[in-house]
Amino acid sequence: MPEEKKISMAVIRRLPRYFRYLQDLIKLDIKRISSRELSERMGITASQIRQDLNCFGGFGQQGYGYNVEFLFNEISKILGVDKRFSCVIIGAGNMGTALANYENFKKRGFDILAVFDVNPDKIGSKVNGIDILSMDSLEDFTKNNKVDIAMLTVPNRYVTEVAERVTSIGIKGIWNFSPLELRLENGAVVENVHLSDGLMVLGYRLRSMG
Amino acid sequence: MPEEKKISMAVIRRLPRYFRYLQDLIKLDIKRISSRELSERMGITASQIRQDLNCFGGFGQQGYGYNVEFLFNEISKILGVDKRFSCVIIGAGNMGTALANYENFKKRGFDILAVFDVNPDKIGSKVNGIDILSMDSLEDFTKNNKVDIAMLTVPNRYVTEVAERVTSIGIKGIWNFSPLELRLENGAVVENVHLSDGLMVLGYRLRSMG
DNA sequence: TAGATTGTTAATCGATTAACAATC
DNA sequence: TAGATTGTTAATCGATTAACAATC
Repeated sequence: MPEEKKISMAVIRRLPRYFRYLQDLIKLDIKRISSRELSERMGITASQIRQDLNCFGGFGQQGYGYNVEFLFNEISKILGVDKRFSCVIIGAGNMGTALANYENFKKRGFDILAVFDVNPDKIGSKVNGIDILSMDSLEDFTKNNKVDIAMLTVPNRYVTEVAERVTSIGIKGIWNFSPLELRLENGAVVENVHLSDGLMVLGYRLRSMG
Repeated sequence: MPEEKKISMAVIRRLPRYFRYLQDLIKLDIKRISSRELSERMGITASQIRQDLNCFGGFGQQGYGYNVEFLFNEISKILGVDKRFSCVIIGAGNMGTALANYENFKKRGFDILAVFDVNPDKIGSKVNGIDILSMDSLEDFTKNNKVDIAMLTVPNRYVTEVAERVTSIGIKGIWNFSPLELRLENGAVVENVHLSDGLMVLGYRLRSMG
């Protein structure tokens, strides 16, 4: 097998940004773009753009630049937007409900199959057309449906327990909305959100602005 | 005036993490901690911890380590958690409602004064005890209440317009939940959230895990 | 005092930027 | 062909890690 060059997380985390900007360019009906033009729009250097894109292959053409649609499709492929991921939301509170209602996920390849909760008042009803099921039925559900990602919006004190339960039944990806930092040893991939961290940084920047 | 050493954003963005870990230590009734112990808990190097903390002053003591409560208080001060910020939420949709219901903000110094929306069915009602007011009354409201931060959870197509409106009436901080990247020239500070970026990175990591 | 651990300087590492030959 | 712009190598910059003298 060919030796894959290791791509740094710094590059990976910029990909969704390229994705968004290219999407905008398509909407604006712009067919091609040079690294310099794109750099002006995005506020990063042209050098970085060329360096980043070349981690994955030569997507451009000398003297021409990049074909917007082609580049968009390539980045989509890298990000896996052309693949479908099956997701469940654990916790039908405010955040869980907001996520269930967020239409963008489906467009990006993330299908929400069900929402799970422990509250009998919620179980049996729907959010945005998606069933709210009992936590008791989680194991059965995953037996019949391959689930890739669990979005955790449960109260802090249950996060560790739910994360372990979810990974033990084979779910490999966790999107964690609690301020608790999950570290799992069983090979699962975790992305922590930490909403209020951003808010605190905003607070710091506001105060240091003077 | 004394020359302030410039503190890098990389350091600033780690502060909320220290804040969270120290809060946990206080809950666990741990009185002191060395950089080595903390490094094991947080999964970063002891060297980095000492380097980070020394950007702001000598918070530790040779041979002893750091007093947890003192360190927590110092970091809180740096982050401005001891100061109050007045916030408004623009958009009473699912995300706006979720934010209005999130109790942690108040604990961190962020008070939500009001929620604004254009929907007549929502105007006049409350979320989590907070009034939902008409967007028409935004200017009047800010005349009578000093507002530091606007949390924007409006549909994409309105974001730019609302951001300009909000900054023109003197609000200096914007917490933007739309995928659109705001860049403002009028000296306002923006933190963009870009929820689905994190989800896409999760997708990438899942696929490249094999 | 001896041991521990910080604060801080120096070394290393990785990421960003600059430069330019290749080539469309 | 001449001009433009990439792909890629080399230089720079900044952030992380290592080391150790200072000191509690």
